[in-house]
Amino acid sequence: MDALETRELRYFVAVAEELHFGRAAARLGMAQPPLSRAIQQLERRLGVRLLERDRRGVTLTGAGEMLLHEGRAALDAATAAVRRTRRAGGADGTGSSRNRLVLAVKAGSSHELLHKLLDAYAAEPGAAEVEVLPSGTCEQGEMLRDGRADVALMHKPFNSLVGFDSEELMTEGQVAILPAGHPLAARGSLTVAEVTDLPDLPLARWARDGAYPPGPGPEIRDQTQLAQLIALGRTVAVFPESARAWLWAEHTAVPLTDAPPVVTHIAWPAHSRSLALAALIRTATRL
Amino acid sequence: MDALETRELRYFVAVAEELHFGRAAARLGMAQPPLSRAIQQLERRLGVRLLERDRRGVTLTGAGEMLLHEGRAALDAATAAVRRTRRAGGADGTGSSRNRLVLAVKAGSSHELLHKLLDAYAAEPGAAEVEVLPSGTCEQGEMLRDGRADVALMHKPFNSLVGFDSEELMTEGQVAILPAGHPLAARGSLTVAEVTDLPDLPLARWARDGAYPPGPGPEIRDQTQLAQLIALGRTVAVFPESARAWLWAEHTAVPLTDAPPVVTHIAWPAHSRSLALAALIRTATRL
DNA sequence: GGCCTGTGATACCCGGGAGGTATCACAGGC
DNA sequence: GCCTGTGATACCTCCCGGGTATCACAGGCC
Repeated sequence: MDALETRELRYFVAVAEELHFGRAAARLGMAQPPLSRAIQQLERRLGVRLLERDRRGVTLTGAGEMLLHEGRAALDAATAAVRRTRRAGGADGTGSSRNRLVLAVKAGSSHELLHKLLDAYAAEPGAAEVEVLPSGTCEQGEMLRDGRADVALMHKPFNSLVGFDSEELMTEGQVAILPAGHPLAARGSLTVAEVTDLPDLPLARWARDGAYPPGPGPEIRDQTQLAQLIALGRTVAVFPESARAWLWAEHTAVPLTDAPPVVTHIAWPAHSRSLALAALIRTATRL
Repeated sequence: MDALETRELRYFVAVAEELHFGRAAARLGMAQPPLSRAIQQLERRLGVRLLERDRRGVTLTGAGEMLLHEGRAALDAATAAVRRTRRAGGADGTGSSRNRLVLAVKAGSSHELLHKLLDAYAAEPGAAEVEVLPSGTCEQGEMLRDGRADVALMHKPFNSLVGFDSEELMTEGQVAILPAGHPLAARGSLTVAEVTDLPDLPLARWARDGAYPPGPGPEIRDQTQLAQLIALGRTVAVFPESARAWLWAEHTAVPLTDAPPVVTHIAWPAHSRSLALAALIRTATRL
């Protein structure tokens, strides 16, 4: 009736993402015929057509789109269950500690707040061990969803807080980071418009979901790359004020008057019921 | 490695809830030995002890508690995927309509707001068909989680909005509903303390999660029962103001000055991405 | 037209594992 | 002592998940 094993979900999601049975089968490490059969069985059991097989490839039906979305969420929930259970049992390879929290933090974001938080929490009686997990750009939500992390520091408006509970920790303005010798570096403040359309300094572009937004600027993958390009006078970037902490001598940070403020939140899966997590959140909100 | 089929989750949740292999097996419609074996395999694969088998029954370890929580969430997500996919494909038994929303509403709550909402939405161009699903007391969250509903009207502080996105629709005070002849019925307003400790009129008790809170008052299961008992002068109840709509001639509603206000929200699973749902929410917030 | 290519579907086979039955091992209660 | 009720073990059966070989068909070539 309403079974639906995660195996079937994995299969369907693979096919729906590849829109190609052969490639999906390869990705799953299996042969194509059993995959075709599994999807057919799934459609029969749901009583719904999920894929439109045109002889030239495959397309999703409306129901297929729905199952792709909901199925991903269900798969994330299942892998999260595994990860968190292993962690709760101390079987994550390290072998011992029973009480541990994994905190996802965007690599390279403000160390000051993080330090204060970790120190304050460590001073609490009975504090759990906190593992800091560096995450890629805007990857924290995914990590919370699939259980790689228990709690995260997220930055509005860059991260979406949809589906999580959160508390505000800090608000800061944004600054333009320019080469020290650039004419605008002498200014006391700038506007967003002034730094986006510089003919000599195209704005750096960060990858979002693996793809780069279009534009003339260089494609950036990590902060060191970016820092170097700015120092070389090849690009300019916009960051929250706390980025001043990692600036080089060749950089100058100039406040932007009209950039949206960046709000740092501590966020966690809404259904969490962990005492250690609650204590960490309490500590964080008191900072 | 990180598989974990929903079958295994169902098995574990059954055992964890029953704390008894035999009963869990009966509930699952299978024999006890394969269930024992499945749980052992699960523990081996996770590398974690989930249950402490004392010869007199079974208890959960910390990891077991975690898996119970997270596993329930994952199972809900999986059944929600099935339900929503069937609905999107029009295979929910009715057979045809492709675009449908299920709105969970606490049985007997304000019809006025609901009517306005449904009428306004039906007038929208391209509105989906809205099925109104009456839900038990405080059951709406569960229905959103397991996919029986797509959207719900929920009432703070009775319903927990944890894990959902929501918009406020309406705030109202609460009233005490008394037998018309009661001395307090003549008063213009009352306090909570005045109606909770009436020696002649014990406060009615509603079931929460199938269990009744302790107290002297009668145990109530539905609103008609309650209305009758109030009319007979046997009990008193506290309701949002909109309950006036279903009062009988033998009832009197008196405002409570210090009861917390009740806020009606429209709530939906945070990850929803349905156009029909978005339109309904937009309509609701414009009311 | 004949042929090759690439798609998903079908036919058939095999082995692992999910599930059943029978039984054991052990702790309490009378 | 025995009986009861617990979960674990042993062993068997058979289903079904997965593999290989092949088909059916649509297009693109020359």
